[in-house]
Amino acid sequence: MPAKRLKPEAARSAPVFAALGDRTRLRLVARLCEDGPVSITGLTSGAGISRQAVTKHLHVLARAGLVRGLREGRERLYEIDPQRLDQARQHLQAISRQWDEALSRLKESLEEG
Amino acid sequence: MPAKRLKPEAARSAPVFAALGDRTRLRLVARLCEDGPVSITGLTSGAGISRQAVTKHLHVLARAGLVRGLREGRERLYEIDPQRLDQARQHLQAISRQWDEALSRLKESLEEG
DNA sequence: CTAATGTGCAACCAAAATATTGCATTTCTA
DNA sequence: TAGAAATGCAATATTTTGGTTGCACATTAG
Repeated sequence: MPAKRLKPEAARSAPVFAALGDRTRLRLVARLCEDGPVSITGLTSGAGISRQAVTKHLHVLARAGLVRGLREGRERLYEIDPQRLDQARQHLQAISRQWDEALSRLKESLEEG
Repeated sequence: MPAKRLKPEAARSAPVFAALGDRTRLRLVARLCEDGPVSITGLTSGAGISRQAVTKHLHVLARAGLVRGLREGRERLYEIDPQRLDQARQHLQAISRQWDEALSRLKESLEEG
């Protein structure tokens, strides 16, 4: 039973990992996970960068499918969209599993040889 | 029971996600998972980019702690170092869990209110 | 020994990412 | 209604990233 190819999957997951590959964005995600929907201004406080920079990071996260922004009066509230996050997690899990299988095969062949 | 802060963890995981956030590097990781230790030239074949570009990608992965390279004669063999991969997976899992908890709390407060 | 093979290092380049500032627009509040 | 608050859009500057090429060096094969 040959290992399943995961190259097409990889191509889809790369943008998600890229979106998570920035400490500011990772903190934004963490904050949204903890506090639920937060406005841009709210997310800016304590971020150490300008509101515009935060907005751009939120756009990156949104394009990766990790968050979504909803207009509420004069402010825009951002919240987590957990689906892609879960996909990425599953992808990492698949890689880990594949690595474990490869290791097992190596072990077997060593025992046989 | 307050949710654990995951901001320091986030800072450590960001470089790992950044390293995984490129389709070429993700394919390299996949290949190393499948085929075990492979030389730079071996990894270059079929990558569609120059050997030097592949080398740079491998350096990025190595600095993130995801792979390591061992000199073997005149070639350098790269292999997966699964620890960081697993850490990253656990971090994603923690984020997911935290999000689930936040959702539960929201649900409760809605039922109470 | 000579030539081919596999790397490493450095310079260089174009494109993308990160962040800033300034200004316009919409919405709430006193 | 006037002003404050929250956001959106655009231009710009700086740094990082992904890629190339050329050359030097080490190692293996004939």
